[in-house]
Amino acid sequence: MASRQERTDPRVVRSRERVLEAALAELAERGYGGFSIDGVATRAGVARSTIYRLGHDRLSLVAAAMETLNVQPRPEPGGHDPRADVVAIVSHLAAAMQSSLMSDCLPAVLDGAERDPGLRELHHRYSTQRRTRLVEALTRLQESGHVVGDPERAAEALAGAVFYRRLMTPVPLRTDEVEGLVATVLGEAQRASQPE
Amino acid sequence: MASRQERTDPRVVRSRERVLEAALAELAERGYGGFSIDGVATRAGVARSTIYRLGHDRLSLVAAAMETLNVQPRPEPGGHDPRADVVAIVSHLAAAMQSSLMSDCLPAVLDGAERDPGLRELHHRYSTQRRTRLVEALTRLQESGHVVGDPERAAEALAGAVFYRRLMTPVPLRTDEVEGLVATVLGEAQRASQPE
Amino acid sequence: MASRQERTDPRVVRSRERVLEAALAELAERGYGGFSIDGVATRAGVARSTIYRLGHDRLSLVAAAMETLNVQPRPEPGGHDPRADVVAIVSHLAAAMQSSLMSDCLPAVLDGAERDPGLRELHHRYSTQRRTRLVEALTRLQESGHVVGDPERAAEALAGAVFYRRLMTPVPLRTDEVEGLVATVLGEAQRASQPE
Amino acid sequence: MASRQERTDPRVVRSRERVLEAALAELAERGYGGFSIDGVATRAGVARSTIYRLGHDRLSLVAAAMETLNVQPRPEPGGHDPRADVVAIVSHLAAAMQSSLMSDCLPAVLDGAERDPGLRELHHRYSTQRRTRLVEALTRLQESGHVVGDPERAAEALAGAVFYRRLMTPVPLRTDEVEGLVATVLGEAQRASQPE
DNA sequence: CTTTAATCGAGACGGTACGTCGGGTCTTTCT
DNA sequence: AGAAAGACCCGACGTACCGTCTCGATTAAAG
Repeated sequence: MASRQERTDPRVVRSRERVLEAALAELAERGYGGFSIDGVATRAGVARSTIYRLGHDRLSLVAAAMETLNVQPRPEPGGHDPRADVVAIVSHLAAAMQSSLMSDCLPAVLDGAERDPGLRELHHRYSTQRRTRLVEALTRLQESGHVVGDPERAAEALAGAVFYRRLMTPVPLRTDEVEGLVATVLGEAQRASQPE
Repeated sequence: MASRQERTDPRVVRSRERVLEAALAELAERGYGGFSIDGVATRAGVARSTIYRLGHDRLSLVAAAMETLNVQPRPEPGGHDPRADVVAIVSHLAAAMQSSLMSDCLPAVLDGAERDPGLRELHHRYSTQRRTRLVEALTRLQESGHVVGDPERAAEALAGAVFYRRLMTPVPLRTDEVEGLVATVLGEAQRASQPE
Repeated sequence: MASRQERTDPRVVRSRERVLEAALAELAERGYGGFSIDGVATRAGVARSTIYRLGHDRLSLVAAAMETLNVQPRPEPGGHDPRADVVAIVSHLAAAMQSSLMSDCLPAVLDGAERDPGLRELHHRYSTQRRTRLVEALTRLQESGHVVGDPERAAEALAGAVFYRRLMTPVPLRTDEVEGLVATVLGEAQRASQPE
Repeated sequence: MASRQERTDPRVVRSRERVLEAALAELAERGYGGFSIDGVATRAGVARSTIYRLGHDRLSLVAAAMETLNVQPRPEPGGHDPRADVVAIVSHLAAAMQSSLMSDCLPAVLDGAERDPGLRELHHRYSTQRRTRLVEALTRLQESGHVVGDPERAAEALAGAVFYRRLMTPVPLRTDEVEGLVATVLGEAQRASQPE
């Protein structure tokens, strides 16, 4: 009999979902410092006490929201053309920076990582996960004979450029600028600007 | 004549200095969201009313602190070797990221720029100023025959890599890693790793 | 039906009581001008916001404290001997002037009544209530054949003497001086001091 | 030679006068608690620092103002008719209560006397001085054969009634009510109400 | 007159209190 | 039992004064 199988009150499930959603929205809109349980409760249409009973406090809510952000979109970059993979990955990142929950939450996450060790650990782990795929593609590219230099440095340069545009300039990197970026960092400039 | 020289009460000068210092420390330690006038006043050893009398409110204080951060270190990169200039600029940035007020305040500044339009404008302006020197060096490098690709993209990649390491990884870029970064982004990898 | 009986949170009741008590103490000790919400909150061991949530501001708190002072002690002076009633009332007032919250608050109340129209109205109303009982007793005394003169004037003289001693001299009227006062004001001096 | 005779800067004299005047007005209008150096300075058209240089602080200014109030109007009540003297003294007091600086300052003085021992001593001394003349007149009246009872009590009742009307009722004792008051307290009621 | 010194106005500064807002915790009541 | 409501404490906000103090500028007195 499957009767004693840890039944959860459907109200709890509903509350949990709405709270997580609201937490993400709050993080995006108010930032780490401005993030408040009260704000989340209001957004979720839920009483503050409900959130506390779910076992959350401020930090755990932020952490939960950050984990929600870390959904890897598709782990299948393994095409036959490593360079196209690199462009695809950078393009994907650039697209995310232009408009997405992740982009909206980015400054908040950076700030949170700066203030709290737990969030920092989380943030660095997820960043490494994301970067790894790019490093792998660059390594494959190098192994296919392309001049890449240090793949780690190249990955940091490519991803860094995308984040730089998001964080330090008014306009994030457009998807159509990705090709030029990759060409520049991979030292293919002569081909791009002097095709003759 | 310069006789009417608008003397300022020395007490005001002293207060202004201490408040600005304290504001920077507060910004670094508490972030944009946690930044409080009370905290600044306590840190500065000054009454809250003094801060308000100086014409500050929360935002203007943050802005003033940010302006303090924007002291250009040395405007004389005009050496004879453009590539050395590039390395010098990136190294300087990398060093700053390893330990400095600017590094400490960076997440707070990014967060502030995200929340407030005024701070955003300031932040982007200063970023542009800093980036411009790098772009110029890269352009000179290109004009001297070096393969650079798009100097704008290259600058974003170089600076971006440094910021990326500061913000997304546990360890900022070390100064001795700069040479490798520059070589990678400038497509000199074959020369560096394959001196053949 | 008494079913919908508007229950009040016991915490609110407790807060209200402590705040009122503290307000009285503050009024007695600091006076109307020195009366501060901060002081009341500290005295009551309550947060300032709690006081504001109870609907109070500075003036309404003072007013509430004054109303607390206006508890009529016992409305049963209707003895068979009007003169004894007069002595009782005056004695009661004299006793209150020697030591009581009302005595301690008196200067503050007078000052408050002078500065604020609302407090003035309150103060005069309560004074009238208290005086009325004395006037009635004097009137009964007059109707019983005693020479009283104008009962209004006599009441003002009797009460006035008690207040005068409290406010203008170092020593309030002692209870054993009341008999002499009443005798003097009621023109019984010859009987009291020259009993034939 | 009268040269070394402690000449005072005329500016100081002028300041001193204006400050004292202003202090009285401030006391009357704002009360003891609301009395502020700043208010006095503004009223006097003088800088705050000027007041402090004159050696004043808050209390000494209030005290100085109170002393100014204590000018005995005329020490010559010694007529041939003691009862007329009594009426004159009480009338004078009643008139003062209706409109005068002293009346305006009364609540402030009472409050000040309650808060500060120095002011209290001053206040009681001046009150005694004023009351003494009334007691003397009543004693003369008693010696002339009139039934007075205890002259001390009678004086307190008469003066008390006047103060009572000023402090506890909306309308001070009118001058034409003085005769009735004196008649009542002196037990002459039968003459007043039953002249037959 | 001119020098010198006291006096003044102006206002910076550290405080304290204001009334408001909002956050996190905890209790009470309802469903 | 779970959820909603909301009372409570805490602390920051920006404002308004207050009493103290330090400044230059003004003005009286002495040479």
